[in-house]
This record gives sequence, structure tokens and C-alpha cells, in this order.
Amino acid sequence: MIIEDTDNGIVLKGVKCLSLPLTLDCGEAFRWEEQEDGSWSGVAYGKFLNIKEENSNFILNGANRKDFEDVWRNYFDLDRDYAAICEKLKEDPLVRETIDEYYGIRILNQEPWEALVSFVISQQNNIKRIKGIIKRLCDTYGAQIRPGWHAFPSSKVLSSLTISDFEAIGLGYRAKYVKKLADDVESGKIDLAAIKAMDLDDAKKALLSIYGVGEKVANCALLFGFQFIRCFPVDVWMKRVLQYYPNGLPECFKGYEGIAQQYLFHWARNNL
DNA sequence: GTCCAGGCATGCA
DNA sequence: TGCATGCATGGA
Repeated sequence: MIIEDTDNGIVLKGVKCLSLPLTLDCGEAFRWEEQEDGSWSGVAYGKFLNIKEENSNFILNGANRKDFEDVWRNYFDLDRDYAAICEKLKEDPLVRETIDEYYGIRILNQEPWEALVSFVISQQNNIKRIKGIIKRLCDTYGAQIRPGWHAFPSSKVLSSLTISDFEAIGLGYRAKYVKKLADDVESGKIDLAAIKAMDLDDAKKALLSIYGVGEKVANCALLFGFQFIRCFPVDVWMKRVLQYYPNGLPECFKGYEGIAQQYLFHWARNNL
């Protein structure tokens, strides 16, 4: 990967296996919006970004070198060799089929807090509606970064709200989960940084002890917010996919189950 | 009107 | 330990 500074941002050359629409709009992050010119705008780690692919280069509009190194390099998982991983995953026939069709899905490294709250909201819900709820949550309670764009609200802000406040923006029965989660993070009862430093087993146990977090939400948070790329979340779509694997997951997934899962998830939503 | 969505807590056996 | 049930909401 070559990084070039320009007058209005950064240009990345030689990035392999990155599809912006597939990665930013495949149900792992909920805040990216496609613009009329085909670029994508969003906010992560309190920073706004507009990114566009042009002639297989990636233009990070308005980003400076520090933001790139501090945030975006890791956010897009740019130091991981996805091309090599995909070759390995293709030893499985079903994944081979899906990767050829959906090449370029990456696992984003999102903030633990945002990922955890987002996937608590995601339960028994559809992606379109999840996006709407999270947009209202951010627009109403997140700090404004630039006109029309807000950071994900902090635990401090969310803990100051009532269950009714969450219900008013559409969280439904999940309102009480997010309220308690915000309270416990704010009081220090839940320490997300400490959880991120744990090994997978302990981190998962810690997440499963949270009110409103079960096996599926824990796995999504671990995969998308805590950088545990071995996690394999199973939702209603993946349950359908698992019928194709009666003997369990194939050996070639080992170590990269989360990446295989995203390809299969995307395939299931389009084919099953 | 019914069914479903990136499920979970609860009660009961 | 495993299984049935209720849960908020909006789109199909």
C-alpha cells in the first residue's frame, strides 16, 4: 500500500480486497451513507470521513496523515492481507462461490462502545431499521462534528437519558438494555478497555454477563468492536447457512472465521 | 391483517 | 441443561 498526501486529503494506492459498498453497507457498521458521486461518508472514533474509490485508488477526502494513522488505517484493517486470507477461505466451495461474487468485504475495527450498543439495538431487528434508530440516536445525542454529522454519543450522555428517551427514538424493548449498559459503563462497573485487553474466552464471558447481551450480540461486538476476527456470529441468516455445514465449519476457516462469516452472511441475505 | 428482522430474559421442566 | 414464551417497531 502506498500512501500519498494531496492538497485535500490522502490517496491510497495498491490496496487489495476492499469494496466500499460491500464493507460499509453489509450490516457490520450502520452509519455509512453513500453519496451521489458514489463516495461514502461516515463517522468513526469522532472523526468524519468521506472516501471514494477511483481507478482502484482510494481517496480519503479531508483526512490528514495523523487521522489516517490514528484511525482509518486500523478501522479499515489495512495491515491485514485479505487477498491471502480469501485464497485460503476459498478452499471451501460455498465460500469460493460467494467470494467471487462479493469480493472485497473487510472486517471494520469499530469502537467497542459503539459496536456494543449498536448490536444490542440490532437484536430481533432488521438492518434498515437499525440504521434509522442509530442515526436518530447520534443526531439527537451525539456531539456535532460538522453540520449534519455527529459523533456516536458517549456513555456519559446516554447514561443521563431515561428509558423513555430511548423508546422515543424507536429502541422498543431494547431501551432498558441500553440504559443499563450506559449506566454500568459510566459507573465503571463495565470496563470496555479492560475487556478489549482480555483473551477471547474472558472477553466473551464479560460481555455475556451484560444485561441484553447474549451469544449472538457478544460475538458481533467481539468481531466488529474488539478485533476478535475468529468470532463467528450466528443469527437467523447464518442458521440457514449452517445447514450447508452439517459437520461443522471447515478447517480452512480457522483463525479467520469472522471473515468467512461475513461472506456467507451476505450471500445468505441475497440468496436464501 | 400476518410475518419477520444480525435475540434475549424469564419461567418452568 | 434445554425449551416455550413475550417483547417494540415498522416494512413486506
